[in-house]
Amino acid sequence: MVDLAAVLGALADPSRRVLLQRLAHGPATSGQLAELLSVSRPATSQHLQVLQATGLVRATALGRHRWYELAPGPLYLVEQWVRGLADTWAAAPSLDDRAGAPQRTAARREENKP
Amino acid sequence: MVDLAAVLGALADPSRRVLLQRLAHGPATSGQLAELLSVSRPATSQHLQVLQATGLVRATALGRHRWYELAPGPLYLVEQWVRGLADTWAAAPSLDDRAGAPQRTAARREENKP
DNA sequence: CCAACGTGTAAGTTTCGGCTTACATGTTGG
DNA sequence: CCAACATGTAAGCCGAAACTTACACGTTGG
Repeated sequence: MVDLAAVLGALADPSRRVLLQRLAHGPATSGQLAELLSVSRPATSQHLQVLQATGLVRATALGRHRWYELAPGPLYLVEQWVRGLADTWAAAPSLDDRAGAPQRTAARREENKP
Repeated sequence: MVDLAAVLGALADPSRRVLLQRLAHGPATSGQLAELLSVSRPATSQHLQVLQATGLVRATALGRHRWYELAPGPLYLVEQWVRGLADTWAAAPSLDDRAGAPQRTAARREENKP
């Protein structure tokens, strides 16, 4: 199954995020993707391997090229986790909720969401 | 400003996610949080420092305790980035869109979203 | 058919993240 | 006022991650 830690770890790297953002616009070959990064081509290939291992990317060989495409499944897993955390927080007490402190209203709390 | 790479890096660690999930239910002291993790107390303190540096957590000293609380701002940043990527992908061509291949309908593509 | 191409793999190095032990600092109950 | 407490900081270690150079392998145009 998909490992949240692995997915977030994959997304943490700037180079890999560049690759994902390019792939969000449509499939690309390994060579095309390597041009986007400022590292060597093998490094790019290794990044793609990481993305593939987490399920964020799918690869299909076609002739002597290799087409990569985005597989957004794991992204929804991240989105879900983040939303769960934010929702839990929205319903939880904060430090201001101690006895004696001026009661914080729901609207007041909304201000913290940028 | 908030650095997306730093935030995602912070979220990638399982220990830190445990801390965040606890803090989503309400504030806690360093000691209370340390009990949740299977690592030493200084390690917990360092994790909290990372979370604080990324803006995911806020700390307020109170007596000889130190209360930590969740600051969800950076979470929305992550959510926003993920949504942007997924939305871009949803509107992009895929490998099956090559000439001759059976045209994929919008409904067909929806199947890829778990 | 074979040279050039596109790409993945291997090996090695350096950098970085997380952990521990040991220490420093500020706070408070008695 | 001071011993015990809650916590942060420093220094050092170790394994994992990311990069590079060198190489291997299948594919295809001429």
